[in-house]
Amino acid sequence: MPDHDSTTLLTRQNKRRRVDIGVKRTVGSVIFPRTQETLLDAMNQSHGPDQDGNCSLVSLGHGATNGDGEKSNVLRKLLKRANSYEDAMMPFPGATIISQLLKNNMGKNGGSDSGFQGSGALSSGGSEIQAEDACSNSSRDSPSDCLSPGPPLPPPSSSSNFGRPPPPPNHMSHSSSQSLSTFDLERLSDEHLRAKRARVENIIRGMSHSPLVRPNSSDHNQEGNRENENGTSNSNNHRVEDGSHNSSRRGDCPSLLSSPGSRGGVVGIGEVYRENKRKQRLPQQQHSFTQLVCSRQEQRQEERRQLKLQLEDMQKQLRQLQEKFYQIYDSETEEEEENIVNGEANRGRDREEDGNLSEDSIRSDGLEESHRDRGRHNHDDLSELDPGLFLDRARALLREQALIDGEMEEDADSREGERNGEMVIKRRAVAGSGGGGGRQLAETLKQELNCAVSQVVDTVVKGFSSPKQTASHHHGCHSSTPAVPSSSSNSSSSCPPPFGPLPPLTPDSRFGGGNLALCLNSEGSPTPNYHSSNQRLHCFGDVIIPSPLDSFGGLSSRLSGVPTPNDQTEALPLVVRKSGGSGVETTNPSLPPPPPPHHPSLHPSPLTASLGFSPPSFRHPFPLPLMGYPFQNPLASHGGGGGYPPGPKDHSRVSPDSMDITRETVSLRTKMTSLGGGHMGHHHHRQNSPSQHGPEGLSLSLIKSECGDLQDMADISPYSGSTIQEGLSPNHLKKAKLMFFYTRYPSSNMLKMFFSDVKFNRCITSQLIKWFSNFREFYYIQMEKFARQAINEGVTAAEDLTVSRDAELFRALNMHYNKANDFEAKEDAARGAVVLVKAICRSHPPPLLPSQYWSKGT
DNA sequence: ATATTACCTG
DNA sequence: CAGGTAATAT
Repeated sequence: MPDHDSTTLLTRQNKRRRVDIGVKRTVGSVIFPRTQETLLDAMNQSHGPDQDGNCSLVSLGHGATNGDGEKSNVLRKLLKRANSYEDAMMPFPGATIISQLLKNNMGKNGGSDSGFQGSGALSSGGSEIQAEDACSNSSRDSPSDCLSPGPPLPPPSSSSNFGRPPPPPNHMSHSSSQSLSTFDLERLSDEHLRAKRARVENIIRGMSHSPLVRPNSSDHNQEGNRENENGTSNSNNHRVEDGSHNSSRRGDCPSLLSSPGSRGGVVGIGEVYRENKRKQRLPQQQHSFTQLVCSRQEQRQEERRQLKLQLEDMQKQLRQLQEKFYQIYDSETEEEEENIVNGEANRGRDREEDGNLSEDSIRSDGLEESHRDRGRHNHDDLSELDPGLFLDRARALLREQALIDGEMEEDADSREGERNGEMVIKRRAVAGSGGGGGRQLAETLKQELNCAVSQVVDTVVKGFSSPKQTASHHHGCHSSTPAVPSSSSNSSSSCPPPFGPLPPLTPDSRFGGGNLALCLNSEGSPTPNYHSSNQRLHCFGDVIIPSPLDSFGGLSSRLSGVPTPNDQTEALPLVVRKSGGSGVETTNPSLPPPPPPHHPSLHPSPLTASLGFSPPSFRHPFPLPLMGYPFQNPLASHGGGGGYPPGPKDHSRVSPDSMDITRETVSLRTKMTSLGGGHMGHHHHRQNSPSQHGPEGLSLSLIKSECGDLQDMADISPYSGSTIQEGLSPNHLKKAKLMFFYTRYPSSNMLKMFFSDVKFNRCITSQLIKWFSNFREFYYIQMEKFARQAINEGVTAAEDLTVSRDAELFRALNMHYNKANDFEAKEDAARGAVVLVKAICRSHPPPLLPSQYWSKGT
């Protein structure tokens, strides 16, 4: 074995197996949008079982000794409607195959199947399936993205090899599909599942490479039979295949190749081989991203509407109160009119009174006055006035009263804000028409008025501020609008598991130091999905909208913590920005990333304030996630191009429809910008001197992002600005790495967006893409390694797996992609890996392979 | 023909 | 990480 050849071979094989493959880029995407919702549902349902479990499934599985039948059943159940066509076609989905293989393997290893037979056996079987599904799910399908699928499910065993004819035909083409009902949804979902499975399978397969593992011919036979039917369907899966097996396998399964299945019929061996070698490309999540964004936007809008409604209600109430007030007031008015003369002097007072009403304060005095005037003239029109007017009016009234008062009492009081008002009223009431009763009434009214007003204002402010942070604009960062920086961080803790690709993390205090292992126990963790779109959503949730979960409904709930099985294929943001604070954190590892909303108080600077930390709670009903950057701003700003002024109104403007991609991009960009671009050009030094940050300087970026004009930042950031570099700098590399947290497969457009400071040409683009390719490679290798290790260590039960911050996987990934610890990885980040590993473990009884077979093993 | 990926190799 | 190759999509 140690021979060179063999070794090399092994290594190669291993390499080939890499998991990420599963993804195919293609068709699905198009369809996707339409079906998305459906898919989600479907997926969810399908997931449901998964989640429940590991256990539940198992139970299902059990009875069947015959793996095939049962498995198929189980799978079907799991897949449910999702993959109707495929099921029909192929009784043995990848999972089944795998499971069988595993069994076989076990048998060989263990000798008797005892291992998996009994209940245990069942469990194993069931678990396997589940695991696989879960994995598959987790791995790739995000509801949104997932469609794609195509991943190859590699038939684990040699058997797998066959079938598969080249998949060229997309699922669509499959004859089988034709025969069966072929709903896009189904297909998609199917594919999703498959993709997920494929991933897992690949890994497993890789692990099982060892000769020992290889499935028996018998297996093949069985499968083969069934497979005949599937033929094509599997083809997709197969693609992934690794070449490694091929050599040996081919021999095994020639017959298989011949299998009737696919359309083309049999593929030549050579062809097969090739297929194995190359995977298809993946599709990407970008879609999901986009979708997410869109949905978010919608939600947001809804929220806005609601807020508006609330506002209206409040206004109505206010009006009513005012009317009452007026009634009382009218009686006195006549007298007062004369007194009003001193407008100016009063102003000060007015303001004070208004104090709490932020909205009012915003208005210019002039406006107020005008309003007042109007108000005076037409009391009757109140109903028509806008809230602002009302407020003004109310103020005016108070003021007038105060004036009157003042006159009566002299000027002394002029400066006492509200009190005066009250006093005035009282007095007036007393003096004026009202008797004692009037007075009380006046007071009451006043109080109510104040309350109502304040409420309204708060509501409005919150609503706007959160989404848009309009308020912030006013105050604060002139240059940029503050994005919602901090929020992101906060949420992170709460967020569900975003697993992303990277589980990077620094061992922080956050999790209590210990290892938080993320155990994904069946119960504990929702499903093991690694990348779940949901999560994604989640993540963006903050960013995007505070909106009510409605649209996402289930998702939102899930997000909130409920376990959901989503998977995202893509990389999600595992990481969270360390602190909402400005860049400070970047450098310091120490960050106090208090889970709660930690806004590190940066500076009281407007940023913070503006951004609205305050609103966070308001905004997200559920825990937010990771990134807090609001899409909106970015979008808005973005659209404009660098300089676009992000007005406070942006929120209103932002048309959700307008840009899906843009948004995505923007959001990413923002994030990225903040991160990577960061230190390139920070304009804001204000806070901490840039120097402090540390070499990375990312911190600066954060600030920028916070500030709002993300766009600018992106564009400008590099070196103060305008410089557009022709080449990619180390900083860009860093940025790219961080970006990898969010997107494993960034589109070129996205890249352009995020690296706006770079002059894109083919080379640059290629280089960036190459980077990501390399990142992925590394990432998957790490995952694989981890899984192997776990198995090696005897981890049998998935439940036993844990990935702590201390874990190598974590460290490795964090080290690689987040050296500066710009982000704080969530524990969840590790989940993906854990899940995967668990799945693998489940399927495999412990140590299937002798360590020697492991490629790099540890 | 181009773009993007996976896989390999250095 | 970069280069190169091959496969695949569009």
